[in-house]
Amino acid sequence: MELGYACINLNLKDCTPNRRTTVGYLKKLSLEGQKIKLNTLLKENLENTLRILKFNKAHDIKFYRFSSNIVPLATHEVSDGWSYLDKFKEEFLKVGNYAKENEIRVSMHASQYTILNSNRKDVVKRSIEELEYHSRFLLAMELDTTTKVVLHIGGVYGNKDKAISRFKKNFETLSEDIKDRLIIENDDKSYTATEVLEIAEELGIPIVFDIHHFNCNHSEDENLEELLPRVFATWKGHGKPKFHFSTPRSEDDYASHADNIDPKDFKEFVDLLKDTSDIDFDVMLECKNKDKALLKLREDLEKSMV
DNA sequence: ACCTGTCAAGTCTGG
DNA sequence: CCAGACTTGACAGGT
Repeated sequence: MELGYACINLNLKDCTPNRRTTVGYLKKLSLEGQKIKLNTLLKENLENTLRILKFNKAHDIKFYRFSSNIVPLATHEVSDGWSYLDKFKEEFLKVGNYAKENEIRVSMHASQYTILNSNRKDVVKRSIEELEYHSRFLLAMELDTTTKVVLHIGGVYGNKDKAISRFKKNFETLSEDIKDRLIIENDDKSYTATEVLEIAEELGIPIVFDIHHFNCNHSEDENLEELLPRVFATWKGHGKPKFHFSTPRSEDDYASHADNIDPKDFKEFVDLLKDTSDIDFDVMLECKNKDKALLKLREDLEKSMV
């Protein structure tokens, strides 16, 4: 079992892979100035991403989520005509190769604004464009389709059945590459694990099971003993199964992520996964302290073994 | 060096 | 119909 963290590294100084700019600022610049600004940010984000991978290698961290903001304003109209994939071909490849050579499994997560099942055509169109950006990004790194992209199902719009149908229908319009990469996650408010599982099974794609979201949002008749074997089954042929784990911030603010991971709850969940299946898996930790929380959890677990 | 208002994006709730 | 919450780090400009 391997632990992973998302995007930001707190141990490394001046190493954000998320440098960005605003449309308002860009529009004050000449066309040439805009290009320079975007190129500078992308170059730095790729360099910092590589630094983070090197940190991961040095600390034996084998699982990491790339930021979706490495390419600033990637699908915004201000970036139309900016051929960054050609310009930074080598840099993209360098990052992808480093991950592969050092057996660091990477993934991505489309943002909360990527909503494939929206009842608005323009939102669906932009969401498809955003997903295809993730695909082009990973293809530029020459990472195969076991490098996954996480997506939530989206909104409900007062009719969940229709919203789910729209999700499935719009999924079919995606390119083969992103279809092979997409994994769908149960969320904390709208779509339960059972609902996401049904979609995943029908589309033949994996579900990334989030235990914290399950605790926030589940129906009475759902139980882990029945769900987890089905979760593992969706991963057949898709690489190592991936799970999300986070500790609630507090009783009053249950849905938010805490700074660190509670080792006792974590161990309990992992033991349950190990009881469910012999298949090895990855766990993405979602918490404020990122890599620091991962290293702390590892220490806590080792201590408890003694 | 530090502080503050602002930022591409969607959905949902409550007034 | 509209404002604010959600969640939230980082930028740009000002002090």
